[in-house]
Amino acid sequence: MASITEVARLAGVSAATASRVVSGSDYPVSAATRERVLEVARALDYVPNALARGRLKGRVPVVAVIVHDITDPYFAEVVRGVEDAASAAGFLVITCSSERDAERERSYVRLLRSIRAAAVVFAGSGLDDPALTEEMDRHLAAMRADGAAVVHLSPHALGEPDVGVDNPAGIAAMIAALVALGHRRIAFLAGPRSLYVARERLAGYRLGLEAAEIGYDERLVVRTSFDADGGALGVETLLATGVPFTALSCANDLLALGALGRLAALGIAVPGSVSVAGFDDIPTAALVAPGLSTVRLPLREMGRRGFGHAEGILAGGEPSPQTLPTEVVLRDSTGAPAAAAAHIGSVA
Amino acid sequence: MASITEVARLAGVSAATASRVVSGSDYPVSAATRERVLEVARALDYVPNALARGRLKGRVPVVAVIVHDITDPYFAEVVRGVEDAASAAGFLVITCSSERDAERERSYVRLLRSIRAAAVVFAGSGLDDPALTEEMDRHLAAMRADGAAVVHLSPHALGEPDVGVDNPAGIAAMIAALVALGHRRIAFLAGPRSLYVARERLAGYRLGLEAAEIGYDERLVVRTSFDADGGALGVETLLATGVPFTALSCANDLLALGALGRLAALGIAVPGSVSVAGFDDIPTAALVAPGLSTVRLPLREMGRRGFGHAEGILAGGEPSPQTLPTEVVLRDSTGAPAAAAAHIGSVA
DNA sequence: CGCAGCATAGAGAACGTTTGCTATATGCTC
DNA sequence: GAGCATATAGCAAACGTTCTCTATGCTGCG
Repeated sequence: MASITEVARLAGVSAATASRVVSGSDYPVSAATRERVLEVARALDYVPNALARGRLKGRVPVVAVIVHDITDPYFAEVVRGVEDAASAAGFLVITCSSERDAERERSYVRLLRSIRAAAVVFAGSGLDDPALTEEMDRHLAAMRADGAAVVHLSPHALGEPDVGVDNPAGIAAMIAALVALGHRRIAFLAGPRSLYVARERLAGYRLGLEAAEIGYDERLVVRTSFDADGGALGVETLLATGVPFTALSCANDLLALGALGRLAALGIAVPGSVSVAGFDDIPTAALVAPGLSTVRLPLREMGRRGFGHAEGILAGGEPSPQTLPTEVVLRDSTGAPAAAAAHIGSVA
Repeated sequence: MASITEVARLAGVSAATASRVVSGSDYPVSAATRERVLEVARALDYVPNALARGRLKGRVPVVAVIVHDITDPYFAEVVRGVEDAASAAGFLVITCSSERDAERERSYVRLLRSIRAAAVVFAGSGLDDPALTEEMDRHLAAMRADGAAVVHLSPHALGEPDVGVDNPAGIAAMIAALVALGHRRIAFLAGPRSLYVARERLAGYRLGLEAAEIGYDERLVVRTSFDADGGALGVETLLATGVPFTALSCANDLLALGALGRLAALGIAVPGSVSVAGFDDIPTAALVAPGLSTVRLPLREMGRRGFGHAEGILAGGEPSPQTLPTEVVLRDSTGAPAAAAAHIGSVA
């Protein structure tokens, strides 16, 4: 592996001069010398050692994204957005699937600190867990002290996201859309209680209800895990309680997809007997039949801007927080409530 | 940020000794000294500088996965598998979405070489493009010369995968399953011509046909892009040519999902009028209605073993190639061909 | 009791790059 | 023509860690 010293030697210049040429420094180097160095570098297939460079600068051009699970399409999209922006800037992207496990997250942050990653983007929502929060806070402070940028794309214990969306308003807009279709009895799959983003979405549900002057009925809200299994379980719970509803709003698309699957298995027509709505607009939402009505989040753009935010911090700035717009997307899983068999709660 | 020197100073030992303690070297250090160093390291929140360490060793504990698109569930699963194994071994995972673009791939490999990544796992299939192949070959040789491990999980221009599956046998098994259901006219969505993996799967289709003594009909094979759009387009093409078929086998799940969507939109019943089968068994396959019959690939396990293979190479060994088993999974998108309206080709 | 050998610790070099400072040459101004 | 500014190049230090020697003191055996 050719080093700068070797390039310099073959070009008949000092290492300093060779470095100034290949690193794109603005230090003046005569055109002739520059050309000679460049030629040798090309011939030797010289690739600068980012480790050596990084040791001097204190960090390496690498940005990490902490996700709950890269296999979740939501996070895959965000990571892709970060990657698009990062690779354009010459940065590499490290993905860390934390599984919402504190120990895993801790060990990732340690590894990230050890390789001096330039930035860490937290894509997922924080967990309301005082012990974890306190420890994470320490680590984050340490990273910032190391000169790394820390960016949040979701609400977390320490505050609002740097780049995010208005979750309550998004869900409220979907509730409004369902109300506009004629629904009054709207159930909600809320996800886990401890996840900040799930809380915000539940708040949006209540907001939407209030706006439509519909009373909040605790029995129509089911808390489960934030995935397809949770959606299936949620449908069953709802059906078991026997409280009638004509629409089912879900705190994310995975829940809605799981609900759709269980409803199909039970022979309950969508949107004939019940309308179903998701949140996020992951690619799969458009692929299933019936197409899932949902709220589109600019996931990839969030990733891109998340990286942009990190770049801003790295450049010494203090970029201001951004809230990106959401949009209700009505597909085939929602419709007007059926006049007759309106209450699938009683179907079960 | 505390350095080993500082830890050593505070512990009253030399940097060498401190290093031996914190790096887990097998060099003998007395218990008392060891304890003292450890305590100071803890107190100072010392995190070893992987950059400095990496410069000495020539590489940093980072493994890269080159995928076509992290947003494709197939690749997300593989990456997750690599990540699980890698993080257990103290490695970080870099994901690179190449978009099958030669220029992007080239720039990724360069970046990866510059940070001295320990291993590169190519998750996606190679493209049959002589120019690209020649250049990639050079880069790979350079990486190997740098001491990095290079692992392939799919067939590529330079040979067979290090860890992979028997694609032809997998597709052939699905064809056999369709034949067992009573199908004789089986169409095939083959994906792009230039992708090695797509070629193998097409070969599997022919193999399956031969085994059942069914003649190959060129008109039943459609080549499109390897995604959901390609599936929708494939259905249209097939319908337009008017050649009758009762089952549709697809070279991957995304194609099948796209086909399912288009068929639903056209009001063609699945599996009533036509059976549809995918390949890969991405998580979404189980989520859609009707559930997609497909061939399960141990995607995550491939990722895990891919990392294991890289570790083997890094350890100086020559791990032998592995072929992982596939399994036909019959869900609701396949059934016996309808007696009457058996030929949906004529429906159009 | 003396010496070999072992257990443990430290000194110093090396890795590749950047950068502040110094050195040299060139040309311009007065 | 002398002095000075400018353009260009080189020297050397520094970053944090590991590793190879070398050194020291102690144990145990003859």
